[in-house]
Amino acid sequence: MLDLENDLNERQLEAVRQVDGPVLVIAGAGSGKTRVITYRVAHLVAHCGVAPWRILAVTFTNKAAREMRQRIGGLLLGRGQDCWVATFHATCAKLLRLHADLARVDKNFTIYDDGDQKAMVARCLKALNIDDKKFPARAVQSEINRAKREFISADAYPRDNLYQEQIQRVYALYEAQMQKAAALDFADLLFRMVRGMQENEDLLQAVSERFDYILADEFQDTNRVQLEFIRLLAQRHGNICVVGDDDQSIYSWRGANVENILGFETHFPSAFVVTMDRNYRSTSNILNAAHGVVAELPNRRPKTLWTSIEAGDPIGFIEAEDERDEARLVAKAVAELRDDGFPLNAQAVFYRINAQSRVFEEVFRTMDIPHRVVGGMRFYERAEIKDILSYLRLIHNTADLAAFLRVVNKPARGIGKTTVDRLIAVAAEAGISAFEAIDRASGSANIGSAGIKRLRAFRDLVVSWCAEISAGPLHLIGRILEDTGYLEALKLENTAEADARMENLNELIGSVEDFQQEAEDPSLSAFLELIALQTDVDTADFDSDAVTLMTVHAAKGLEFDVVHLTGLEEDLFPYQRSGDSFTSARAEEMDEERRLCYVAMTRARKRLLLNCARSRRLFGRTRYNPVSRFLINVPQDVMVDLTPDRPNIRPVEPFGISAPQKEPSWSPSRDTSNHTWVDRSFDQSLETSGLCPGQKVRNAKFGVGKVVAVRPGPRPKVDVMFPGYGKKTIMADFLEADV
DNA sequence: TATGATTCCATTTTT
DNA sequence: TGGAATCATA
Repeated sequence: MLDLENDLNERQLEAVRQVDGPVLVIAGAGSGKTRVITYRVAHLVAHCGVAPWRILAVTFTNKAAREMRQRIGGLLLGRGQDCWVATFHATCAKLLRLHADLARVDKNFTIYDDGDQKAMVARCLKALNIDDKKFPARAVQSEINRAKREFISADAYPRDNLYQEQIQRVYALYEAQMQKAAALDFADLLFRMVRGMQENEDLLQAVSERFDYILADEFQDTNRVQLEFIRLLAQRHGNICVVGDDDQSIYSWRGANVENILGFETHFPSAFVVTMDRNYRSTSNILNAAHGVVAELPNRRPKTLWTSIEAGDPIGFIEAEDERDEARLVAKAVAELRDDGFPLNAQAVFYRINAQSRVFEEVFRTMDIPHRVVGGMRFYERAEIKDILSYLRLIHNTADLAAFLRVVNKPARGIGKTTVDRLIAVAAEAGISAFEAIDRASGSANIGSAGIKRLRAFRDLVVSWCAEISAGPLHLIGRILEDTGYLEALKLENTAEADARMENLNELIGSVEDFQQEAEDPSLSAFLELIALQTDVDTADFDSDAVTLMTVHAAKGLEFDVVHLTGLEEDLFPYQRSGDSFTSARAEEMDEERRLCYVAMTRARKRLLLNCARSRRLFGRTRYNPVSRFLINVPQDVMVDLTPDRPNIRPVEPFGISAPQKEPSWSPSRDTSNHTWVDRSFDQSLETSGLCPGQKVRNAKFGVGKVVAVRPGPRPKVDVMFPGYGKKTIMADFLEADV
């Protein structure tokens, strides 16, 4: 089962066996990163006598945590279930609850998601009479989050100018409101944990005593607070192992600090560093192409990925007329590659921004190519799901203002905006929650008697559910749907949309059933915690027979046999917001775009197709941008121009995805009238007459081979058998008779 | 209080 | 271009 020597290469082995002290594993794309982490944990438990619960492995996503846990479980045959494998946020949430007193947080805190947070900020802006044109809630929100990432509390927030003064006021009120709602936002989970450990020796001790070995995945994505968190956890014993790849750092805009990995040795001076540069995923052509892009970076840990996989097919380049044409050509390539033995679920289409997806969806739909778009509306963000969850949150913590506001008039029960506003005013005056204020409201007049009556009915409803809290979340959801008439209202609507909503509610109920059966603690609060941190539903199945469409960011960590990378034009990829330019101050942004491109390319196992368009309609404007600088960085000798109807301008070999007999009859915009070079291709057809089966020919890339068949046409191609490469279809232009 | 008109804006996204 | 968010109106 656990055979280190057999299952790991030398570098991986080093990384796994260096058990004590700080270890930095630079894990190049496709070099077996997860394997190292999971084997390391298994090794600690199986061979070093470490108790599983003394090990903490932190990840960024739930998905990564789940996979890791599964693989560790597989290696240890079930033992290892007791390891802490969780996201940074889930880890902190759990530790905060376990040590709520020391950390000075409410034990029953509610976790506010992004939307809740934004709404709270918006209310604060309004309460302070701050112009939300000058201070958009979204911007203030991200400023507060930035501050929390950098350990700046509301009190400590600078007030050097008017702008900061206003932000500070909002920040302070926001914190007060959050306190009152017994809520923590995502940033708080880390900030409160880390600040608590910094300021409170007892908390630091209590928490760090739990673990003897710390591991962190995707270390290049960590921010300052996260670095500090693991540093504090490891300071007692120094056993910290981080794994990551500086070349894949693509989240600096979210606070990730590449310096964490680039300067690891300054944070942990005695660190043992292993660089894993053997790639097990891609052909060497793909690695060469990707390396061409990333080699330009100024600050990186130098490494060149290598592989023992064959060179493989060249990288395809296709230049389309416009974005529609691009989508059609991609669709055509997808279909041909499918016939060539790459099923749809082995292929993916990547784009830089979501706005590009629409054309692909349209074209794929009209061409009847099954596809799935990753990254649309998320399950837990759907209105009906948020409604029901808000009811549950309110039951769990009646002070939860975001939840209260969401459901107090849902479904409509005649509690209008003014009534709610006045109720909140009463609450603010009395220093109590809005929910509690319902009791006081009657005395404080200015709320209409009808409003009071309805509010009380609402309160009674919630109170009656609270009495049944121990019956569990499933029961409560049933009561909510029934007692509020929520389900009834949906049924009456009798529209397709309402049906879809009920379907979603059923799915929610299904997941609650699973939860109650499987969780060791099936309580409402445990359920809410899970949901709050489980923002994605991993129903994204990559198994069904469909092409995957997604942004490059979403592709990180995945791999596909075939990758179609699209929109490779300046200003789109690398992306540049209209207006500003990549000045030296923005050089890091340019670097990040470059790494992003690298990430995209290294997702491909066997074939990589690079697409761009001469013109592109985006945001209502047509742009004519030159091809991406990243395309120019791809070494010419691994690339082939596959643009239809064009004589090759590049000295490279085609491969068989655009055989002449499959000319795009469905593609009106590819009408020859646009293409001035068509006449020349007619001449070329005459030139092939010199070739016939059996003849020996020479090609720059594959060397000498024997002609198997000649396919005449406007762009004649020849099937040639090359020793060592097999049969290749090549344009006649790129062959010469061998003497 | 719900709906339609209007305006504004425009990466990437996890927790 | 299109969507979301805000505003105006019945």
